[in-house]
Amino acid sequence: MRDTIHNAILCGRYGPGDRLPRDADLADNLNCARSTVQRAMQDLSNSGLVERRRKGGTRVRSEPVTRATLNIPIIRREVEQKGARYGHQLIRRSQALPPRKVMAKFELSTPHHMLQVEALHFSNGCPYILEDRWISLKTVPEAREVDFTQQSANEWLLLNQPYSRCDVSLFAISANDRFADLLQVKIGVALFVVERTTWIDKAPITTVQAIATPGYQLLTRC
Amino acid sequence: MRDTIHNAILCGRYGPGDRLPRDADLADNLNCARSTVQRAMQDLSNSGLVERRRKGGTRVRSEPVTRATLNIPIIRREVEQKGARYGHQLIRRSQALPPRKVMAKFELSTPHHMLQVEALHFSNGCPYILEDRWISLKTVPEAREVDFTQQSANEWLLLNQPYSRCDVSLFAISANDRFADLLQVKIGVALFVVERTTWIDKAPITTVQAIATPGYQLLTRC
DNA sequence: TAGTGGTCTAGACCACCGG
DNA sequence: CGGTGGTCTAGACCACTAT
Repeated sequence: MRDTIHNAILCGRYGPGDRLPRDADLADNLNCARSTVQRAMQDLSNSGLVERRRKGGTRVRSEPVTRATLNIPIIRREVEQKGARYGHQLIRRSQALPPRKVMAKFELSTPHHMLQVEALHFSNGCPYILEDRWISLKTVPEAREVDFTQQSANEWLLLNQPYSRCDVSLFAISANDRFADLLQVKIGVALFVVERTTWIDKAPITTVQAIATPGYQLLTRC
Repeated sequence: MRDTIHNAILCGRYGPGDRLPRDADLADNLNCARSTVQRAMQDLSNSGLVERRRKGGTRVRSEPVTRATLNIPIIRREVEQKGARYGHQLIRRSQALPPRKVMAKFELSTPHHMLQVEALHFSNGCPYILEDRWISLKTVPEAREVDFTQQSANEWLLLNQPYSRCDVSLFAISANDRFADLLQVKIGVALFVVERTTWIDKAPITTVQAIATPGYQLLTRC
């Protein structure tokens, strides 16, 4: 039934901006319950095809968007899944008040102590991803007791700390001296960067820059 | 109620791999209808926190994934939304059999004629994104009649051609001579690339490399 | 095959927001 | 204010799959 409704809309030749019938009418026409239409429309709304507003009704989006879903896995798993040998090395683990840049990412106004952790992930012994992370000790005091030499912060957090909000930013940068040195590439080489910040109920958990060596690709399918 | 359930699970201290009670039991404990639990769990499943299987029950994912939803808009809209002036220039429009690389992206074994379209998108007169695209004339014969000088292929396709599958790949490259020249940047500069391939029912529609000028960021929130 | 989630129904009430 | 979508209920039946 849900698929019937999806097809009815997709092939119904509604143009961008057109208003669809109200759920109740669609339910009548298609001979099904309103809650069924509601579910189907909710799906279409989630996938970005349609926009719904109380009283305003349901409209076909006039500005279609491509919604791609990224899977950002535990780095160790990612490496091992490719059949490579995973390694990881802690570069720094220190406690400090975060710089303004980190505060901004967390949308915080009053600073508190955080843990800064830098680490290198290896694939078959070669540098793979450089991770520069800040962890809020107010939200995750348990992190104080973990040394992150055996298990990476990436893995420990993903396995132990649920989150309710996550911002991601993707971009490219040229390798500076430090990145070039750590990742064993030439200065100026193009590097792919994933920046991720997570919260649990508005409380900041962690923000991380993951800088990948050349050749890294992030894939999705939808 | 749905939020109550979400919180109950998030704070319920279930570890990765743990099995949750069946929907029916949760409904009893939380004093609500099973369909309410079902909806809440469906959400958690969609967001990647939990895995559900008939007869197998609901488990907290042992390999948690960060699901980030990218919005890939029409480039003109993106530029205009920033308050900038949009421009666009067709660089090439030719018909040919696609190279192996393009065939591979489409997962095709037998070649057929396609349209190759290259174009530059401008923001306030400055190069913004370089687009290198192949369009299947078998699937989209209408493209033969469009010259893409007034409306970019990016916009024409998004507005006219629905798709049912979309692969996206994200990575960084260093500007070669040609990219540097077209985008007016120095050779070797880091460029952010979005590669997108779309199908309608297994029939290839288009594959495109969108190469962005330095400073470009792709953002998500979930 | 039995236990679990997936979908649907028919109805109710609520929350938002446009005219 | 009234019309629309958002959420919930209590129940039914179906579809998958682990045991």
